[in-house]
Amino acid sequence: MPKPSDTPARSKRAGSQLTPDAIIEASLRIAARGSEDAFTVRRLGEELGADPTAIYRHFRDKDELLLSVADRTLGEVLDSIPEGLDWKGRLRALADGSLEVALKYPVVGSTMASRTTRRPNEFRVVELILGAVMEAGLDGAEAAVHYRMVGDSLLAYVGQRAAYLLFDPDVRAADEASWSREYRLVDAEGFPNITRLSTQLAEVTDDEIFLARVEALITAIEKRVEALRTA
Amino acid sequence: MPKPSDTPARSKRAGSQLTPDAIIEASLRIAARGSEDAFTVRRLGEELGADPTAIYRHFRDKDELLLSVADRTLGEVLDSIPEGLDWKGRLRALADGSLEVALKYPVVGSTMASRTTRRPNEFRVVELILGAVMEAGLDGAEAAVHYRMVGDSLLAYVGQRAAYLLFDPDVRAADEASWSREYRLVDAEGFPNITRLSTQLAEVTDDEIFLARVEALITAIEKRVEALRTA
DNA sequence: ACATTGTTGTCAACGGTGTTGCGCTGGCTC
DNA sequence: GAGCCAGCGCAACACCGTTGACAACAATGT
Repeated sequence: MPKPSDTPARSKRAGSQLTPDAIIEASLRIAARGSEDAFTVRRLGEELGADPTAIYRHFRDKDELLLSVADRTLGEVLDSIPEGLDWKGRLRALADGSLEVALKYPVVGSTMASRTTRRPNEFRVVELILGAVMEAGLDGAEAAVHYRMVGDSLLAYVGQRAAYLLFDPDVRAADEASWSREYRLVDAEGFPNITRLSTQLAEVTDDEIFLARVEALITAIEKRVEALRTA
Repeated sequence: MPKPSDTPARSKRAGSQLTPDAIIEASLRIAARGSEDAFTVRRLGEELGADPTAIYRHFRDKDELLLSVADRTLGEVLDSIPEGLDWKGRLRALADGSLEVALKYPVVGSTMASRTTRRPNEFRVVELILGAVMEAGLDGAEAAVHYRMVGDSLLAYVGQRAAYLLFDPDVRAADEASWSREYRLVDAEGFPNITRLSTQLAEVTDDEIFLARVEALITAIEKRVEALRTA
């Protein structure tokens, strides 16, 4: 919108007002309902008690709204990170917070997995990750590429988990059961490894996997620092 | 424009012209056109010279078709992996091949990022990764969780890259330019790290990042093996 | 040889999506 | 008081995946 028209003292009309903030909060309410309530423009209008198309007076399109909503949730993540942690602790807190928020608002987490919001809170996240990898001992191009590794990976991880939450419950059930069904019935000669580990494969939890992925990022940074130091 | 020329109750062909394979191959042809040509049922019908809904005689719904198409592309990936590599080489080859195929058929790579096909070629991939982590020195639950780490991560990586390719070119351009624009103009005091590394951030390439992510997985496996050996 | 049944493609249509153009209205400025 | 105009409702558009009824054929049973 070309005209933000702030000046809260003057304040625009009272009553049933439709502001960007109100729209974002209604979006979050819908997003929090996960796969039980699709995040559509019409549903959003219903939630706001307004005509669905009124939203287009405040956001160019649904994508821009989604970016704003995503930045809001990024703020939630940042606020959940305590002070005084070392770089590993900050990265772990960022990962945990991101996952938590992405699972809370699945539609946001999944659609933003390969996006860049270029909004205030994203800058703060970038600054946080950069600070962490620099505290770890990287700098210059090394720090830049490792930041991107961490940032993109985290986004992809939580996006993947969030997207999974949006599937129809039956699709999800079929996916989960596959480790106990299809993978137990594979040809033992053609797939000896699967056969041998079928029980363990069915027992792996999402949280274990997430933890392993996050620790892999930290380990990679540590190893790079060490390689540079001994070089 | 979406109207094919002829076909008014004429041109009745010989036998069953439409086979699952033909539909899958037509799907791949459309998918290979990336963001220039949306992968819709109607477009698929056009590509096949048949009524769009004829597809439903061979696949329950679009999702099942997509799973079959995905399994076909997984086959392409597997066939591209040479024999005789050690476990690191096999994982690298799998990663490179997956990325290549996902970028070739973006719509497939992006929609499958958080799915499980439970089809033949997926079993082969699982077997391959499991073999790699076991050759590295892991077993049992350790092997299972590290397989999931590798499998899920690779899927998320290539899915992220593929999804990016599906955006409108202008959205993509805005994203790419952000490192040279918005991130150069941030407040230097509030964001010292971004300010300091803005040049390097703009110069990081996608391939560098992907390489770092893949090597991080390998490093994580190595470190785990070492930790278990010295314990 | 005929009737029956099952398969496969066509067609029209349904309910859903994001989005736009038009008209009205109520609070603002002059 | 007169006008402006942003904010909103309404109807409609284009497109999506999918379904049900029907027609044309192939295969089969008798």
